Amino acid sequence: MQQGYVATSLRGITAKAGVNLAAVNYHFGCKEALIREVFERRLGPLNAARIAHLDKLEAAARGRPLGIEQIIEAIVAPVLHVSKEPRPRGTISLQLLGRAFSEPAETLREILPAQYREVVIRFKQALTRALPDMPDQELIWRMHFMFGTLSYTMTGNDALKLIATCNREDGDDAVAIMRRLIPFLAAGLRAPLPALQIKRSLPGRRAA
Amino acid sequence: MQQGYVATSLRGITAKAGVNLAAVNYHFGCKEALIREVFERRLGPLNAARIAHLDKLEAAARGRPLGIEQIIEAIVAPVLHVSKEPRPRGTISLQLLGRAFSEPAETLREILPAQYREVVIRFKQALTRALPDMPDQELIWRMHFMFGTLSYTMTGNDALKLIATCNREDGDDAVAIMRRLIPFLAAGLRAPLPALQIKRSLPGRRAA
DNA sequence: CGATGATTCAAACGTTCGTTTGAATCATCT
DNA sequence: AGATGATTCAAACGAACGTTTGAATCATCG
Repeated sequence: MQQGYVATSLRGITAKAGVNLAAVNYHFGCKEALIREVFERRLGPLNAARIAHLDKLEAAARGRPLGIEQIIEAIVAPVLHVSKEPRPRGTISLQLLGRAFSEPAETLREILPAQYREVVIRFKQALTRALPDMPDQELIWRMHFMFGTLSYTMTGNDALKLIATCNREDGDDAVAIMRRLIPFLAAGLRAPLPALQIKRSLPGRRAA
Repeated sequence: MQQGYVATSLRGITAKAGVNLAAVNYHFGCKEALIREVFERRLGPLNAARIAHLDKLEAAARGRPLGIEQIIEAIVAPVLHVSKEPRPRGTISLQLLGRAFSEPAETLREILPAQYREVVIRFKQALTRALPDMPDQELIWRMHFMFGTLSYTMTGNDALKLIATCNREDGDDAVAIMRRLIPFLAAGLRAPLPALQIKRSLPGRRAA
């Protein structure tokens, strides 16, 4: 996944794994089924942990809305757990999951919605309760922005890293990154609503 | 670019363009040089427009710091100009530029830093002046988050779109999306600093 | 017009890919 | 030990890729 789905050959995988080339087709059927299993194995526990985290928060809140930071942390904290796996598996797993969203391969486009469905529904509910004045459309877009930032950050594909004037110190510490990410996202979610959009030449019928 | 660099064959490109397969190698030398030219042709004007926009703002400000929203708009507005090109070129160009950051192909990793260098430097300067109390490290990360959100949004690879409960109305209108994006990013940039990170078991020498 | 250089074209080259095959090897059980 | 089913392996297959080639076509100009 450091090179994307199509550019990663089964020959490379099997060689690195120390197994025979034909093993993939014997055990998984085809390359597509292999990557599907990889994602289910990585994404399944991750999203399950997110939902479990949210369950615990909501149980503790006893019907009261959760705080924005709490909700975001329920999404982010399980990622940190993955990142702590022994090198380089942790880092690469993050890249895998982060790139999944922008991976053009058609295969992934079928896997991801199924894997993320419950997570998105649950977090949208929680955020709707935490931000009762936010229009639904606006919230959905802000969730979209939030997922984008998170997925992009996980890829580690740092646009600024390669530029000389922007040298960082603690680039590798996932915990530090996430600690910076949460306030950023929370403020974004809480941002004042954008200026009233003018539906040009469309008469009336504007949402309250 | 709807399918990524490696998955896009020269045969597909030349067939769609109505030219001979060998034309690519004749005129560009190789596939890599072709994509390089595509990016320079798309990214060059876009980033030039961003810098020009910033120039104009700074000239008008006469030495006073710019507003956060102004700075963000200087990054975002030129994107809208691209999106307005006739269908489907506008949409696809955005996907191309958005995916560039997460594209695993090694080739792009050499092109992008050169193309974005000046933009990043200039905007970091402007943001530093607009947010004088923000530590340098923090600002760099927030710029990172900002670029991530923008690039992810441009890909149109909507993680939420495919989920039934999250149907949107105005998904295609790039202007509306950007109008939502700016307050989100501005609030993120202005967010209160994250809690003091505890450098565990490392004695003293903490930045002011 | 006819020569010259640039461009286009169909065909082929050498690689690499995912997958298949059939024999060899291993594990398990009577 | 010997039979049986699961797994491994080296080898090959057909397809698709980027690139090269050499002839055909085009444009330009003395």
